[in-house]
Amino acid sequence: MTETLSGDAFSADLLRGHTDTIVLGALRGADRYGFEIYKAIRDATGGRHEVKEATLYATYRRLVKDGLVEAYWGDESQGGRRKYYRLTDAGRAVYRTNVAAWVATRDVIDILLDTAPTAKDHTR
Amino acid sequence: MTETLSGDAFSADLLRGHTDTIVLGALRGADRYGFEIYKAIRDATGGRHEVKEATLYATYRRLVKDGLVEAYWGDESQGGRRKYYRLTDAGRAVYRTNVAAWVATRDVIDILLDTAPTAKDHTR
DNA sequence: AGCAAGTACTGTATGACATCAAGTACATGA
DNA sequence: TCATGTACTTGATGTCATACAGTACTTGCT
Repeated sequence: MTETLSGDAFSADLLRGHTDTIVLGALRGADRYGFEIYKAIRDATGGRHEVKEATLYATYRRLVKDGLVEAYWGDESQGGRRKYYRLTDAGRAVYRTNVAAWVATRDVIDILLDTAPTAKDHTR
Repeated sequence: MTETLSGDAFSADLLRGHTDTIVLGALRGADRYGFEIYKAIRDATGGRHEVKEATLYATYRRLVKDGLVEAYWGDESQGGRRKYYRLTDAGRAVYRTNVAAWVATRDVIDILLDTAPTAKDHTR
C-alpha cells in the first residue's frame, strides 16, 4: 500500500474481494494446480499485475475449507509435487453468483466514476 | 461477510479499494458534505447497495490525512452542522490515476471472468 | 407538546484478507 | 555446482469496511 500508483496504474489490492471468484473461474474448464493458476493470472494481465503466491495459497485454503473446491495431489511421482484443485458443485454455484455480483458492482462503479464503456467511448 | 449473496447479488466488500476513488469522484464537480456523499452513493446504486456511514467517515479522515481533500465546516449557523470537503490538487491527480487503475483492473477482471461487455453481449 | 424518524457527525472494536518475509524441496540448464 | 525456476507452506503485519454505540439537532405527525 502507499504505493501511490506507479506509472501504469495498477494498484495492488484492487482485485481484493475478487480473488476467490477469479480462482473459481480458472477452474471452470479443468482441474488445475496452484502454481498453474498463479501463472495464468499473471499472464492474463500481460504481466502488469500479479496476485501474490501467498495470496493465492491462502485463497485455496479458504476455498477448500468452504467446500467450494477439492484438493488432491497429482501423481507426478518422479518429483515436483503438484496439488490440484477441482471445482465442486457448490463452488460452481458460488461462481455464478459471484460473477453476477461482479457485473452489478462493476456497473455501479462505472456509474459513480463515469467510466462506463459506451459505443461513443474512446476507451474501447 | 459470509453473507452468501442474497438474491440480487451485491456482496459487501466488493467496492473495497474503490471507496477513496468514489469519494474523490463525488467531489469533482463541487464541494459536498459527508452525509450528502453518502446519500449520493446510496442513490446511485438504486438503493441496492450502500457504503456504510462509518466507512465513509473513516474514508474522509484518511483522505484529509493524506492531503487529498480539505475539510471545513459549513455556516449553517442556525443548526445542523455540516462538514464540507473540497478536492485538493493532489486529490485531483490521485483521482485521475485511480480512475485509470480502475479501468485497467476492470478490464483484467472482465478478461479473467469472461464478462467483458461486447456489442453482442445481451447484458447491455 | 411529545415523539418518532431523519439528518449529520464521531469513536472504538473487530475481522477478513492481501501481502511480506522467510522457508522447504525438487528440477534443470549453463 | 550453482543459480534459476517450479511448487508449495506458514506466521506476522497492515489496511480497510463494518458493527456497534453513541451525540445532537430538526422536522413531520398526532
